[in-house]
Parts: sequence; structure tokens; C-alpha cells
Amino acid sequence: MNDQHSIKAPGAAQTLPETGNPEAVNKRQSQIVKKASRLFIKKGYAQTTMRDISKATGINLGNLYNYISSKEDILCLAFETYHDPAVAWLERKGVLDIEDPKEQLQTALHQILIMTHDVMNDILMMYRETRVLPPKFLKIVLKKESDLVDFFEKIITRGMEKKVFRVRDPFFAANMLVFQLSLYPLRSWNLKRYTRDEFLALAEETILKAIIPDYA
Amino acid sequence: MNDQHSIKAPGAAQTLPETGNPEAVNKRQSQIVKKASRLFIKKGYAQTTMRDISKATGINLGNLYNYISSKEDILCLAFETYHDPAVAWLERKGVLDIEDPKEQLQTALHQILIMTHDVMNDILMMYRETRVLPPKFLKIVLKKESDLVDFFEKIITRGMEKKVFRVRDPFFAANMLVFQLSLYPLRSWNLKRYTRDEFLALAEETILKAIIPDYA
Amino acid sequence: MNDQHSIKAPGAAQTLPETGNPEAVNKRQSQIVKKASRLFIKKGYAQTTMRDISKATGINLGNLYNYISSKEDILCLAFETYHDPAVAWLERKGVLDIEDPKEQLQTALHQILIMTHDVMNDILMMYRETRVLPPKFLKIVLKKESDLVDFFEKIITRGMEKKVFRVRDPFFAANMLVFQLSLYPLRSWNLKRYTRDEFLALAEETILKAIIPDYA
Amino acid sequence: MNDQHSIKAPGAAQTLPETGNPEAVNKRQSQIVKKASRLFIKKGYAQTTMRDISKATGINLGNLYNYISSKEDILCLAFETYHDPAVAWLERKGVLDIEDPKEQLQTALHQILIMTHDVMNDILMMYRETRVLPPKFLKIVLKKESDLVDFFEKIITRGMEKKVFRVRDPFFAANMLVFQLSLYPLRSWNLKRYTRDEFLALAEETILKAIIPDYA
DNA sequence: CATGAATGAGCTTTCATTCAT
DNA sequence: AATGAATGAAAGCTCATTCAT
Repeated sequence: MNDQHSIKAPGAAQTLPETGNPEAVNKRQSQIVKKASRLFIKKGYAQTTMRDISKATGINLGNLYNYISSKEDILCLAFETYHDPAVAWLERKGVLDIEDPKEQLQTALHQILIMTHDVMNDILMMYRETRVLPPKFLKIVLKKESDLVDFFEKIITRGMEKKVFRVRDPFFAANMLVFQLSLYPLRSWNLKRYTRDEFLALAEETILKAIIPDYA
Repeated sequence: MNDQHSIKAPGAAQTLPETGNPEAVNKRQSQIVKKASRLFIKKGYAQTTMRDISKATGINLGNLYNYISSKEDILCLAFETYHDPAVAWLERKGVLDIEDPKEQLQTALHQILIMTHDVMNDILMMYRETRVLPPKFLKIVLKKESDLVDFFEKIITRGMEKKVFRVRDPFFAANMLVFQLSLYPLRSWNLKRYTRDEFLALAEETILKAIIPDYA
Repeated sequence: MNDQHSIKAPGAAQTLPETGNPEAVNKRQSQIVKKASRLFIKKGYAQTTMRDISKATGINLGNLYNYISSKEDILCLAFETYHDPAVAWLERKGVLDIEDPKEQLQTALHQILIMTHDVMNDILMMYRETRVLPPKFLKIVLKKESDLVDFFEKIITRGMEKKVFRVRDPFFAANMLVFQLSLYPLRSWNLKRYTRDEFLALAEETILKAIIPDYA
Repeated sequence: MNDQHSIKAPGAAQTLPETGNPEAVNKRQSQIVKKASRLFIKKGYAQTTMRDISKATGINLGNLYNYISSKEDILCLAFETYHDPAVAWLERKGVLDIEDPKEQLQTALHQILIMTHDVMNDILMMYRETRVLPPKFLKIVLKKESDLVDFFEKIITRGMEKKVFRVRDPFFAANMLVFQLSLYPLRSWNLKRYTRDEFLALAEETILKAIIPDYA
């Protein structure tokens, strides 16, 4: 009991981090999150016990709680870590500055396909464990997803105006596109026959075909 | 859970008194599976307790074990129930007999999109709870999925030969197509603005565009 | 977790009592509360574990939670059980109908001294474990105490008006009186030399002396 | 807690490097005890963690154990500190030299009421946390209490012999008197309406009334 | 077949205490 | 002396499963 008869606010470790060097604490924290994520991916969140995480990280069970405040906290941190970049990262890459809509869409898609491909297991986990997140956190995650959809919707709309793209409903097209990004994470078991580059090329082509007339 | 996937024979209750009419038993069993599935969908498998299931079905907690052998068993049965139809059902509908590849693909897609749309919650659950399935069972489920992919691959290949379709890799295209079927279940939270029919039309169009040149 | 991301409301068992005969459940519950109270008295609330209570009651640890909802719940129930009677019980005894203030006060005091004496250990515990009660519950307990003070204040005030009692401040006198009721529970270790009846007589006399002039 | 009151020597730290000046150690120790007592008072002994004490004292958690040997040790030291004065202090004030029993009792009572009033929170804690003390220590504490009772018993007996006091049983009267000293600590929640001086006057009068005939 | 109390392993979390530096 | 990370033994509580009736 932290304080008697109170309610907890998840999101940060409780005890140590105030003193000592916070870098080391953060490092340890992200170490925990990374290893725990692997377990969540492999066994599922509910099936992963704190003892598993202790064993996997080599950090003593009690000591774990010096870096994270609860099991749920680990999941939230995992979501934060892997979900942050997306839109911001695309903007930083200068995608918004590309004048030609075709090139712009192609670049954005390519970049994010690579990214998605590389963190596929994490994405798979997120699809599954979303249910466990506290509502506030869930909202944030969905917001990020919906931001990504908006991002692509804008690109598509601009391409429509320039008569380069042709879709019936840009918002729908953007949703489908973002969804298609997860093809590999969610279907990797059936797509092992392709190399990474083969897959990326095929995916890119298939996705763009639905938007750009006479593509390929 | 003692150890994951220990020696058990899922799919059939263990201590059923062999007497009594097995029809009634089966009826009871599917009643349990149906109600339990709703709970798994709503709260997640791990978060659903046997007590919940007892309350939802109105069957006494102890008595439940006369019809199912374990909680996991219920999940397996749920997968069986909802996963069975797909290919067989399409074949029964006579899709294989349609001569024109374009019409054939369109019909198959349409039928299965409707189906998928209507059991979206169940599909969502399956995406999530796959991890809990015992390996043998998981294999069966993936086999069925892969059969569906093969089904569409054949259609696409035939269309290619007839020069009606154009894709770089029929197997990949089939995978993407089958994956796209799940757009609504997995993204419904962002697609509420469309009516059922609007959605179906948009999805059909978008999917076919990647396969049929000059579609729409 | 009862319901995801919710807050609990202590005060009643969670699972079973809805079905089955509630008499048996209540009986079991009060059995638990009684045994647990003995432990709380002997070792203190914080030092008593649920495993202790399980052992003392002979009820399996998990099974305990079919009758109570938490350890705190047991303490609250203990307070309810032993704190209820006081004022209501005095009223039922017809104390309010006694015309002569002297006799009225004497009777009330006598009755309640007996009662207090007999549940002394419980009272001792309550003095100690009040801190652990949830705020709402604490308020109720203090209200009951303050009601008892009010009860005696009224009697004293009436005696003052009739010139039978003489105190400088009736409210203060009532507070002191109610406090003195706990002499035995809190000091029994130093008062063992007296028999029950000796103690009662001495306490009665000492308390009344401060209120009734020329008493004894 | 492994087993209650195991083999330990409370009152002195265990692993102190015997070197270094012991004055500084003692100072540090009493600083710890004082701060910890405040916490015990506020939150209860069981609910106060060593981390709390570390934070409150500003002494590093591990370092604390250079000055005290256990959490229990702190409680014992607290009892020693706050319980010491009573009788010795009254004697030092020359109360025993007062010839007139009435004046003697009045003076002793007045002095000790003031004292009690001012350390009420500590007394309240002692009433609560007594149960945690190791038996040997508990005996010492009770001995001190009983000494205080004896002190007042002697005064009362002398007054009886001089026909100035009138009680049926001096030992009982002394017990009640000492008990009444704790009225404020234990009932302050219902006595806030009085100023300190009002309370002291009322308490004094009420207590003496039971001993001195025709008082006030 | 039905009941619901009983079982006990296992979960997350806390915390007094120790120890390498 | 001082640090703060590490330790591990409980603690409260849950829940799939069994069993006497």
C-alpha cells in the first residue's frame, strides 16, 4: 500500500529513480521492457509471469520493482517504446516536403514498410495485448494509429487533386494502406518463403496498385 | 496453468459419464462454447474465469466439467466452430464451378467478405488468443487459413493464365487478399463511419484493384 | 481483478453468497470474524496473516474468500459486530423511561459496564486497529461512540436541571464517563486482583462520584 | 517477520564498527527514533516502512542499519525515550516533599496532565503498538506504568490516613486516575472544542472529585 | 446429472535486511 | 561511514479444478 486507501497511477517506477543516476535506471528499465516484450510476444502477456521476466532479465524479482511499478507498467512502456516513431519519424525524414505525390507516397510507404517489417513481432503483440491496457493508454495508442491514417489520407487526397491517384474514398484507402502494413507481422508464418527484400517489393507494389492507376 | 500444453486431449470432455444421450451433451457443449466465446471476445481469454462462464451459461461451475474438460478445451472448440466453414462453404456455394475468373473471384470475395464482416468479433478474438492454443491445435488452425490462401491462389493463377488478372506473384496476392479480409474486424474502431454496405463495396473494389487491371 | 481497471468497495463477500442458503454463509462468516478477532487481539491486525486465519478457522485459504472479500473486510465486520449494540441496546432496556435521573444514570452505567467488561478484548483491539479502517468505516465507528456520549450527556443535563447532578460541563463529563468505561479493557493487566463484581462496584462508584454530589 | 520475537538483543545496534565516537552515534540514533516515532504515530508501525524512515531522516537506507539493528529496535527505543520521565520526573519536581496531601495530589496531577497532553500522540501510539513489542520489553513498559500507579496510590493512601481523601480502594483509585490521564490522547477527536487550558481545568476537577470530598 | 464448497498452486507485489563498492 | 542495488521470504488474493453429497 503506497498510501492508505489511495489509487495508483501507472506509468513510472515507484521507489528508486528519484536518487541515483537516472540514466542507469532508464537503461535498466528499457532492458526489462525489451526482454519482457520478447516474452509477451512468445507466450502472451497473461501467460508471462513476473518470475519469467525476472529469470529472463537476470534481475531479482524484488529488484525488478525498483525499475518498473507493475507488470502492466511494463506493457505500457513497451507500447510507448515501439509506437512512438511512426508519424513524427516520417516527418523528420522530410516526407512532407516531397512535391511529387507519387514519389511522396512511395517514399513514405517504403520507409514505414521497412520499419514495420523489422518490429513485426512487437506489432503482433500489440494487436493481441491491446485489451490489457488501461483505457487512457489505449486511447493514446489508437490516437497514434489514427494519426498515421490521417497522414496517409492527406497524401492521397493531394494526389487525387493532382489527378495522379485514383481511389473512391481517400480515408478508406488510407485505412486499408495502414492495415496492409501489418501483413508481414500478422502473416509471417505463411510468408517465410520470401526474402525480406522480395517481400518489401511485393508489398509495395500491391499496395500502390490500389491507389495509383496503371502502376507497375 | 501448470505447464503450458501438457498431456491432455483437447476437444473432448474427460469424465463424461458415457451413458446418457450424446446429442444433449453436444448441445450443452456448443451452448457453453458460444457463451464462452462471447466472453473471450469481450474480456480476453485470460481475463475470463470459469466462474464467468458458469454465470453466463447458467450451468453450475462443477457441472461445466461434465461437458468440457478444461478451460483451454473451450477455446479449442471455439476455434473449431468458427473456423470450419470457409473453404468448404465456398465450394458448396459452387464458386469453383464459375467459368469466368473475374466473376469467380468477385463472387468468392463478396461471399467471404460478408461472412467475415458478420463474425468480425470472433475473428478478432482468434487473432488474439491464438497464442494460448496447444501447438497441435494451432497447426490445424493455420492449415485452414493456408487452405483459404491456396483456394484464392488457384483462382488467381487461373485468371492469370486467362490474361484476365495481372499480379507479379499469385501466392503473395492471395495472402494479401486473405489478409485484407480482416480489415474490418481489426480496424472497426476507425471505420464506424461506413455502413455495412458501403464498407463491403469499398473493400471489394480496393482488393480487386490490385489484381484486375483497369478494374472500376 | 474483478472488473478491469475498477475500484473495490469493501463490506461484503464477492462470489458465493448470491447462491446457496445465506444463513450458512452468514454463520461461516461470523465464525471467521470471531476467530480472526481473537488473532487480531492477540497479535495485532497487521501481524495476523490470512494464512493464520485459515489455520485458526480450519477453512482453506482460498475458500475463506468465499465468505469475506478481503482481510480488511474481516476487520470491518468485527467492528460492526461488536460495536452495534450500545445506544440502541440501552434504549431497548427502557433506560430512557426511568424518571429519576440518579437511578437512570446508575442503571445505564451499570448495564454498559457489564457489557464493556465482557467484551474487553475486542474493545482493546478496536482502540488499536482503528487506524486500519477505511475512512468511511472509521466515521461510522466514531459516530457510534459520539452517540453514546450524547446519550449520557442528555441524562446528565436532565439531572443537572433537576439539581440532582453537579458537573461543570455535561458534555465533558459524558466524555469522561464513556472513556472510563474502557478502564478494564485497557488496564486489565493491572486490575486482575479484583473479581468481576468487585471491579464493577468500584468502577461504578468512582465514576458516579464525579457527577453526583455526596454519592456514597 | 520470521517468527515473532526471535533471538535478538533490542536496544543496541549490532554491526556498529566499535570505533568512532559513540556520542555522534547516539545523537544519530535518537534523531532516527524521533523521526520514526512521528511516522509510527501518523501511519502506524506496520504501515511505516524502513524506506519511509530513511526518507524522513535523510539517512540512507543501508546506513540506517549502522545505527539501529532492526525496525523493531526503533520502536523499543521510542518506548524507552518517551516513557522514561514520568515518576522520576515527578520526584525531581519535589512532589514527594509536599506536606499537604491535597496540594501534593493536585500538583502531581497538574504536572502530569500537562505532560500527557503534550505528548498525547506518542501515548496514542504506545497504546496501539504495544502488541509489537518483544515480551521482555513489554514487561518493562508495564512496570513503568505500574510504578506510576504506585506513586499515586501512596499519595492517596497518605491522604486517606490524614482524612483528607475518601476513596474505597486507593489502588483502584490510583489506577483510575492514571487511566484518566489518557483521556485526551485517546479521545481528542471528540474534545477539540476545548482549549488546552479549558481541558486541563476540567480534567483536573473531574479527576479530583472522585478522590477529594466536597472538591470544587 | 447437479451442486457449490473445498483445494492448493501460483500470481503480483512489498519490504526488512544485506552487501559490494 | 555511506551508498543504493540486490535479495528472498512472505504477504494478500485468484482461480482452474475436484469431490462429497
